[in-house]
Amino acid sequence: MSRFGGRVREYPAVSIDRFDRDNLRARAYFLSHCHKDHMKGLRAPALKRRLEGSLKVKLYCSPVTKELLLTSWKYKFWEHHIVALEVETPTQISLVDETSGEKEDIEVTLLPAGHCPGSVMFLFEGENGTVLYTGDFRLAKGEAARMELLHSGTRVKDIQSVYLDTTFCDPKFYHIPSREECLKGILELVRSWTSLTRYHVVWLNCKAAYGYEYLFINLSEELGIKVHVNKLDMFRNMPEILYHVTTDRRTQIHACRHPRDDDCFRGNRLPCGMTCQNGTPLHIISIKPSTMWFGERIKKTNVIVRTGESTYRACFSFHSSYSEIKDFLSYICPVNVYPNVLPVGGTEDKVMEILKPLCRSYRRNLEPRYKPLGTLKRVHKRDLSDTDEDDLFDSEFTSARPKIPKQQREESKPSSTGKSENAEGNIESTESHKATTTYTSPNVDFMDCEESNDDDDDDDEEEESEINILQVLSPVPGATSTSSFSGVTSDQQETNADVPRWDAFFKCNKLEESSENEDAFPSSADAGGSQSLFSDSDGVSDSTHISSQNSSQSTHISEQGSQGWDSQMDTVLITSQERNALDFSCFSKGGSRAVVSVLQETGSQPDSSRLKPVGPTTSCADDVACDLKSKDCGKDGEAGTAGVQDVLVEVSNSSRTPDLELRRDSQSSSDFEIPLTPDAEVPQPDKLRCLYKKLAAGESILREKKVS
DNA sequence: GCGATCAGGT
DNA sequence: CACACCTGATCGC
Repeated sequence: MSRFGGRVREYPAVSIDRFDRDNLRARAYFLSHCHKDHMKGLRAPALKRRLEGSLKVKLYCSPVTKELLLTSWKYKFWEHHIVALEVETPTQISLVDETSGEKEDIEVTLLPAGHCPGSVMFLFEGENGTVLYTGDFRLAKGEAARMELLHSGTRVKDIQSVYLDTTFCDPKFYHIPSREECLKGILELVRSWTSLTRYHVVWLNCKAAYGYEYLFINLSEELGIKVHVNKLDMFRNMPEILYHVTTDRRTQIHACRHPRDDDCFRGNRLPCGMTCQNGTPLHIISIKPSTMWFGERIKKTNVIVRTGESTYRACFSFHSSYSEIKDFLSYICPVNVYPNVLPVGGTEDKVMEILKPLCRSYRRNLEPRYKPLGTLKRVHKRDLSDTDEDDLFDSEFTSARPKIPKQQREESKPSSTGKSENAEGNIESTESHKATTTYTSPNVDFMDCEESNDDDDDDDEEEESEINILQVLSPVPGATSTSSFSGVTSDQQETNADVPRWDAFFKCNKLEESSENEDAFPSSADAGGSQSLFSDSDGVSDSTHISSQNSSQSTHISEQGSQGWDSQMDTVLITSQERNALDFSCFSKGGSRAVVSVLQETGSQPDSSRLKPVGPTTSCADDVACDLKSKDCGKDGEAGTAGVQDVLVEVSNSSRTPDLELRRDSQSSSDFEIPLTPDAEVPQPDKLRCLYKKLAAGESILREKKVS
């Protein structure tokens, strides 16, 4: 929760995301997004009175935020005081003190924040320097680098202060699976269930808050099933959303809510009251979006966890992970940083300890660290501007950082993050991560990687010491940031290079996803891919892995064969768990553009596509589905449920408890991966030779690892 | 009666 | 473990 007081020290005449107390005197207001904890005081009588007595006081926000805000009658009184600013359009604003007539000009730019519909960051530029207020944000690694307006020319702007969303600024949140990975996990789960019969429905147990819309949109587009919601009038002017939600309860995906919706669900009733259709009882599963995080060294992305007979948790995060925050901040490299949020167990000091090293005002104090990786050192370009001599990190970090698209950033970025992260961050985070492990792992909902951490030292080392190399040589998992680095699929990256704008955001999302998906979907754009994944898992795996494998496959395997180390992990998982279930040829690569179109077509496909039998390995599910259709309803329920459990979640070995599953996963991902991997991919001699050559050149440890 | 705050819940 | 929100109790105006 934001504990930001509303004002930045550089421009105290404006108030952002807080509207009470001192903020009542602000000359201008800014709202980053429509979540209640950022709207404190926004409808208070005191502020209302202030508005009534003023012609000048305005509230600035994105068009979408304006729309959402004014949908609620409680905020209608703002109507004539809101100014919607287009995203990524610098705008001059005069801050006038109405009593003294004093005036100050400021330029503000809204940057997409990826947190919820309409969410933005505010970039203020004026006499007192450039200030970035992030609001709440979720940006993948490298996204800051793709924001044109954070740059001036080819360099990052000189930013004085960043007011930062530090919700997950704690090493224990090191990695949160990317939006795309999470989405795919959910998609496959929903697909596998809803394709059994039309009476198999999914309830998305979402909080009452904006931010799930892109999930609805993507599910609807992919599956051709609209999402039932309680209300949709706030989207009346947002066709991209509106089209995918419905108030018609006769749909297979629900995100409706009810004050006691958990009770409803327990009574096999949807929050909207539906229990059956055409006299046939519904078979309902619930999926609760939850934040799941992973330790720094394990990128295993088990994005779905089964928590009960028919309940699941799915990974979903509105906020950037620890590593994403650090990536973001180290790219911006402001003079100062101020946390907007205290992470739960954390203190301001602890957060600052993490953030300080990424800021200029503190970096000058750091000693250059010995780095065994020579290439990473050559960053020390002479900077052009503001830093002094001995400030060697400063310079490179701040000014010598080329803007990302197309250019090669390996010198600035990997080293900048690498140095501080490797030096301090990782070590410290390792420690605290361990500390948190004990309480995390017993918990059903969150995965922990400790066990494998402890065991597989080589992996640890690998990732820990070579995180820079990893970034240079291969795509970072779940991030679109690959575009930041030279030598990696720059082509396809350019398709991803768009900065996420809100209106484009959800679409973009999809595009990005598809380009990442290219491996996953081309030949199995219909239910086939997932179905075959789910079925036949001869008792080894659950849907969780399936989804994540699926996503990791698509996410990490790139044309260049430069898949990251983590995809390896996932590959291993698949191999060990579902070898015979999977036909990986269906993941073979395709051009990203092709995939985009496939996905788009899929989106518009009628229901029949998802009810169709989908291939040999799906026979189980299909049989179930067919059986269900032909049998009487009473039996249907049983058969359907049982069948799908087999298909989806057959966890076998009685290890139905999620945390047991987790443990086993960790094991399979660590202890046993080496033996298993060759099964999936036997290194070809010439490939090996090539790899060795690269190794000799000092650059390809990662690949070597990957292949081994 | 309203709002602010807190506790408790999802 | 979280978030963002809701409800209900309590207090103050």
